[in-house]
Amino acid sequence: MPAPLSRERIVRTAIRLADADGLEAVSLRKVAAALDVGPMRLYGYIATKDELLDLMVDTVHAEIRPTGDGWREVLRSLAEATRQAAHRHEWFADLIGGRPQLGPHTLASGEAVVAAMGGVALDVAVPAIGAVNAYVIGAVRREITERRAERSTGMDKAQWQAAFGPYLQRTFATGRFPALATVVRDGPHLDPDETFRTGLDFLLDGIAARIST
Amino acid sequence: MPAPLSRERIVRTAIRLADADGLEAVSLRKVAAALDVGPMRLYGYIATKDELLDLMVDTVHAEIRPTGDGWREVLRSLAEATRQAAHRHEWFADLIGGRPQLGPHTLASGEAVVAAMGGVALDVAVPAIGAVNAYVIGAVRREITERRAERSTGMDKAQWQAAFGPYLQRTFATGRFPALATVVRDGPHLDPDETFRTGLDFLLDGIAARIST
DNA sequence: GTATTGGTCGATACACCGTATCGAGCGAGG
DNA sequence: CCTCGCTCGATACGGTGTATCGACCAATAC
Repeated sequence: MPAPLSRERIVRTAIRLADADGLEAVSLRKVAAALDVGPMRLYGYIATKDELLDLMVDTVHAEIRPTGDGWREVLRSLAEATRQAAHRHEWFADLIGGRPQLGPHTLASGEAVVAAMGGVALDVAVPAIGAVNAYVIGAVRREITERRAERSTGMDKAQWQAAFGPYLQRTFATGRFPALATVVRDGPHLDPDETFRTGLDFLLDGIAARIST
Repeated sequence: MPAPLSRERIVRTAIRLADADGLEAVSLRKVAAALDVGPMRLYGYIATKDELLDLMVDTVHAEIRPTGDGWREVLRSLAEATRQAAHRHEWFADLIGGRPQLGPHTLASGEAVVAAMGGVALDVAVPAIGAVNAYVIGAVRREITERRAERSTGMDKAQWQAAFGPYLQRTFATGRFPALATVVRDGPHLDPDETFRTGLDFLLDGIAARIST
């Protein structure tokens, strides 16, 4: 018995499994096995698997804190920190936004953001924070989804095009999507960093207009 | 035998089940049972359950089409239509952004948006569409999540506060979240429609600034 | 010191899931 | 009419989350 069981140890183990092999590798049986314990032991510390997932999400929120001065830098750093957390824990992208989050670390993160917003009036600050959070949730989800798709069809972009190329080529060849075809051919090819930052800048610019007025 | 089995009939049935009882009510066994068929029959039409979910998502995308003139109205209507679709199919919020979407209806929706963006240069139009999509994904997820939370703890807001009030009151009473407490007390209380529209306007304003310049 | 009781803990069991397998049943060819 | 071959779906497998309840052990009563 290396250490007494605890909520925290259970959650840490579950996160380790999820980091290594994805969310579907997190089952109560596997977590229990990794802790050298019978599955039902866990129910002394957590009520349900959903609660474990909530705890995992809240734990990751401990890694997310805004930094910098001024509302704009605060919101940008919040967004960037969330994105980085999702890079460290890809399963985070699957869970984020999917359940109400009232855990201590999540609340602490919200507290830090609100506090750091400085003198911005609440009627603008609250919707602004909400909008940034919404954007980040969607952007991170899409980015992680794309990353996984690329990884699953071989490792690099060449193989990806080889795998989906035929299908896309065929559907584009039908001529039903001329505008999309143009985008693929002539459109900008931004890397994920740029894509994320560009969208975030749109949003922050729009918020800035509402604040300075 | 009322009608021959088909991909479309299977997907429609799955959507009906999901609309009625949520995503967890969609199992291959239940879909098959609703069609008066053995579970394995479905594998003649779909390869895997994930493919069925992808088909469900693509089918909903058929309900999402941009309308109106000018890039701003196009993007706003796209966002609003997506939100409405998620209201009709709450499970859509669980799936959106979670898998690569290359189905015909999804592509058609993308085609319509790109085509309707009019003269906007691709270097702005593409990131703008991406940003709006990201925002919508996150905003819709959060909205549906909240709606479910309220519904699960009794039907109305009073009961919700009664259920979570004690916990929140207690954690706010610790004084660890003074800024959040202020928000709850003095902050704006927007309804979901306003919240969605406000965030979307931030984003569209930011895009407008980049376009007109 | 021993008998009894109370409570805790975890092995077992249940209902359900996605899907691989393979034997039964049937249509076609000789 | 028989036989072959193929298709299709019942059965089965390995997994899931979690309810149940019997075994075990510590503490109490005599």
